[in-house]
Amino acid sequence: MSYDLAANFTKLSSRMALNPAEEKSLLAGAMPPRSAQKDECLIEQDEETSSLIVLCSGMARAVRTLSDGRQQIVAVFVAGDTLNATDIPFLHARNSISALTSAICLSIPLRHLDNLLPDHPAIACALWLETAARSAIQQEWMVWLGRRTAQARLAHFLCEVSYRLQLSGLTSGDGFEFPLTQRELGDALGLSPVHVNRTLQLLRSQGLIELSHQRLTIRDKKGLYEVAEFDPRYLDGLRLAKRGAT
Amino acid sequence: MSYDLAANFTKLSSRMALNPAEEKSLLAGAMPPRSAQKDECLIEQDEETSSLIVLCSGMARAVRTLSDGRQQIVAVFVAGDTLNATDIPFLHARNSISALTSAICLSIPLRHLDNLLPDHPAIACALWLETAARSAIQQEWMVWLGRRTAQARLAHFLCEVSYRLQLSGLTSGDGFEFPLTQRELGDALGLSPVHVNRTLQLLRSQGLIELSHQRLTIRDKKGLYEVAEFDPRYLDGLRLAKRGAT
DNA sequence: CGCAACATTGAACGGTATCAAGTATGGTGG
DNA sequence: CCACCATACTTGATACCGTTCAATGTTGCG
Repeated sequence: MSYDLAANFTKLSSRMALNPAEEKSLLAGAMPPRSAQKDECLIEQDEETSSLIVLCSGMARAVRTLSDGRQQIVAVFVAGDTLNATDIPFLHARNSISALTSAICLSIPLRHLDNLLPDHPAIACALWLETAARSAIQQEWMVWLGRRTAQARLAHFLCEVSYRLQLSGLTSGDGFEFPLTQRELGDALGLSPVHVNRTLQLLRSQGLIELSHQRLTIRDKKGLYEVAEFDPRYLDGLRLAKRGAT
Repeated sequence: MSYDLAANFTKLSSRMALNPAEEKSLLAGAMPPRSAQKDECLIEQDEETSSLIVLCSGMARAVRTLSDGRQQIVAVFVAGDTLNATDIPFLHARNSISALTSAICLSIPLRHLDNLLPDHPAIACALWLETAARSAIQQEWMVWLGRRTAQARLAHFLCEVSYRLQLSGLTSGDGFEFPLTQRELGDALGLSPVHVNRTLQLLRSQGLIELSHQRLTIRDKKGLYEVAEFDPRYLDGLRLAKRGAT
């Protein structure tokens, strides 16, 4: 599986606020990239965390399965995201992460990371930043899960994913691949698949979006942002923040 | 306001996985402790982050206010918690944090932190850990906000708060101060105050808890854990994880 | 072609919100 | 010490958003 590691490296460094030297030493210890099929499990629940895993291409989701079989998606990842920066300070993965599309990811063994950290505080800061970025997204999710209608939730989720793909430079023009089924959308939004369907139709009938065949087009960005009360500042931090050892 | 800083220091170090030397240099730059009244604002929304703030005693909450005036509590803090480790990598606080009880907190200016980080990677790791711990809690909240009934949400919230107070060594025996009103509970759980009231009565009638006059007693811990499907492992990481530069 | 997963639609049910009133409780000033 | 007020808590009736169940249509894949 040939894959342009160099291109990926620079993406990593810009996301993680590392300078080229740090980036190089971090990636020196990486395992060969792994490619995964759609729905393939990238990290098992309760599995011991043995390496830092970065998603190089594709999308992924973290899922929590309840005792009655229902599921809640607690995170969605796009290319460039770190999958488990949040889990590493703990000893075990707290939920399983699986691919939403075919995907490629890179593993950096913790052994290597542990060697690096004492001499490269910027790497610790970068991982801290990744974790903080994830936390900011989670806060937003908590707000709409707790307090907003199905329509606003769905709209906000679509805004967020589209914005993040844009930040990663992955959206070409006005439409992009959107691999979640309505059932999966429901699992992310805390809604039933049936209601997701109806809510999607509502957004469509308002001329805000088009979605079919795994392809999403945002027809009226301003209108959608309004329905969602979407304020992307919580995502811009990903670019702006470059604190620590720069 | 005399306050035993020494005692607080050791608490900090045990929580943040720092050795005594690092702890000392971190706290060397701290401002004099600030004490705040109940409901006093500790961090304003959109305020520029200028220091790391640690809650030394009391409890606090992070609130997000929606355009229609409704609120969602996105975090609850107990003594020993870092209030804004999550915000620091960003430039601004993303929500306001106010005291739930009278409280004391300690500010460590970012200027000082920036000086320290290059030479003390363990401090960056500790802040990363704090952020990861908060993220783990948020994941749990997302699961019950999205997928669980009012009863399970409420039970889980009570379990979490009680468990965290216990970890901090703050619960004396079988009852403890619980400063949230039913309205505030609703703002945390995504429920109306009226429904919180009815759900509380349900838990009371099952002999699981007693709650009145800001004092909570867990009568049947096992039963409450069951209703909540509470698995405290996501909080134990706070003690166990001591990765990096130890 | 046929099957399985996904999407759509309708009807009935239920958990939670909302509205509205009434009851403690605690603090304050006279 | 009491009257008063504000805040919190409690209770009932009704409405609504979203769920569940069930059926049908659609798409894509082996």
